[in-house]
Amino acid sequence: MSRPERVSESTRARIAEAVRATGYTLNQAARSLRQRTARTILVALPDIRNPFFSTILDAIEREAARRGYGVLVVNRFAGDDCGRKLHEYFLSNRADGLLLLDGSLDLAQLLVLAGAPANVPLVMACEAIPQAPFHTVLTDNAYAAELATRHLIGLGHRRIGHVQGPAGNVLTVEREGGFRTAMAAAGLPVRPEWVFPGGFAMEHGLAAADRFMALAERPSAVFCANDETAIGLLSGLRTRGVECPRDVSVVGFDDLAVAAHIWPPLTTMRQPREALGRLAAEALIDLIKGKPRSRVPQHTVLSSELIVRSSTAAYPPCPPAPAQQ
Amino acid sequence: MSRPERVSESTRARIAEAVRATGYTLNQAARSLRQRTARTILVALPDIRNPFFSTILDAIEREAARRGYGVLVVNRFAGDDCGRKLHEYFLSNRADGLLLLDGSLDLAQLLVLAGAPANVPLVMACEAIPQAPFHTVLTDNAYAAELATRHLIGLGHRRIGHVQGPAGNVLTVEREGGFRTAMAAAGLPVRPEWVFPGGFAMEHGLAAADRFMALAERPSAVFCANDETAIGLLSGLRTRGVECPRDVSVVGFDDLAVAAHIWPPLTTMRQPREALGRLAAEALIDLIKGKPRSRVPQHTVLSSELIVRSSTAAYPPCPPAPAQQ
DNA sequence: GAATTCTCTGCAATCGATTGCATTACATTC
DNA sequence: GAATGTAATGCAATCGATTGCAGAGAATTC
Repeated sequence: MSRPERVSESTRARIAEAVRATGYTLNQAARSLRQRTARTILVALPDIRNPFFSTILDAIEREAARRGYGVLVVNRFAGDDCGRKLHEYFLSNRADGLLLLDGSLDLAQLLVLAGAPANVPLVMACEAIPQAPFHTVLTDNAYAAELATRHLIGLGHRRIGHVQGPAGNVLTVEREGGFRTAMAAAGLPVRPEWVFPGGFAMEHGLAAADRFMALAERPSAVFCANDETAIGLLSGLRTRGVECPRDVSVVGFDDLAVAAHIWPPLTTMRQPREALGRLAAEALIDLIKGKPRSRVPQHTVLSSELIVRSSTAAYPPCPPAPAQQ
Repeated sequence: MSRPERVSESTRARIAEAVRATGYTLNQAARSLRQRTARTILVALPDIRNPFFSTILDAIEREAARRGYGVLVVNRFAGDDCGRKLHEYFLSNRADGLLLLDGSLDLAQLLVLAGAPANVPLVMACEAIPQAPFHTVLTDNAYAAELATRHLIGLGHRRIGHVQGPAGNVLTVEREGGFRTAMAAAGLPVRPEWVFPGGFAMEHGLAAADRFMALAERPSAVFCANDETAIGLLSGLRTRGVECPRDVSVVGFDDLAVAAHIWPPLTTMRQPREALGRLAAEALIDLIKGKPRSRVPQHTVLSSELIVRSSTAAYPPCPPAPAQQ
């Protein structure tokens, strides 16, 4: 079954006929045992409930299915023994490669995983561990954050705040870095009290709204580490009478499906999530199949796109002069 | 390894020591081959990008992992050959059971799957095929829809519309049925033009907003088949100057995380998604393990809960009399 | 016609854990 | 001490597809 080109045309036809007649299907377990390959990839993600990840997973699953691979999912695998848990999947021959969407894992454990004797094909996507010798498929987080911030600066804002992502996360660092780069380039100060500690969930945006309200001098615009914090921030501010974009402009990050449909529609950096998932799956399967180009870690960087909607407006607000759409 | 109780205490210790010393791990492929069991379940879902499903998948994955099972995901498997595709997973011994979150599949194909010789353990969750002889874990869709509608009626609304789910979907039928039951019980007419064809995505809510605006006589409240359509509807109405809840009350269904954070916070029927996923995974694994209680199809029904937020208000609006919060 | 390729087929060994049976060791009872 | 029973262990067969090799048969060359 595995190499039909080895037998003659006629035999192949007879076999096909027999398969049809008897309803034969290949036993994947037996094949896995003999070939030492599972035709399955393992996708490890921090939180599948987050629409950001589930869209990526969707793309991964499609690409994998297209190439004949199944997708095993491990979700919210935190803790010390996550390395061991992942390990088991490979040493036990259940998966051929690992697609890692979480940059918060212990590098040492991963290196053990990727090194001999396990030698697990490994691709990191979305979040990467800096300097780690793995293939990566990422978006240009720092630059995208810079663009988002520049958009606000271009609108005339000078007091700009930032809601951070989760502490310790690579994306948090990169996005804040881009924010600060843009601010510095424009000669604008970043006041410490305008940088709100956060996370990637809506609650974190709500908490930031609390801090925002308590400020003596408030930013006129806020760049949020992702759409969820932006949504939480908007929600928290509105219940306290601060209207967007009248009183404050807000930029998110990700362009979740819902971003276009909340009020006001959210200006955000669109991340190419389908492409991210597809390319990551492609890279991993190439790596599994030992394609030569995949010997040396490759780093793919996709660019994000500024989507301007209604949550950002010029500052100071134009006086109601000649109505200019 | 599979039945340590068969050997003596001392041998067991010696083996444990050897395992530690040599770094032995069991080869799952070999075990699968011999035992004819994969310790893996297959979860088939219509669209993982939908946060509704991804939360359920999260719960499934947790429960499965707790019981030592891996989770294979198949997403967006539509089309004629979906039965065959699913089939392959089982005949090829890659999964021990099927958790089906999609009621739109062809029953005949599923019966073939669940019958001899494949005899696949199968549990349906979220959506079930009526009359199909499978275990099900569902929520009380019809009754929940009734409660949601009654809530609107209780607020004084008499002209109430409905945004449907996707055509042909069981949930669509049940939720619309509950809506009509409540309306009939209150002696209220359901005008055909107040029932908007829809789907489960935000675009469908937007489309419903178009139709809503075109009506000569508009409903004062709308019950939406899910939160996404409600969000789309709100968005579409607002851009056309119809404010919620001032001009129209809206109830959603599901209680997505975002429902509490949009504006206005959405009144909705909360579905116990974690419980749904957990119980479904439990039922399937029990079935796989052949627990006696699972011989006869069991039907678990979970109840939904009305979450009242700000998208619904009394009708007619109270005059700005003694300010009553 | 003999020698040499070449293609294809048949066959036994293999992957690694499990399984059931046969055997041994040990304890218990009379 | 013999007989019986129980617990533990050793061993070979097994799951089903793949793999490499030996050999048969056909085609080509000299």
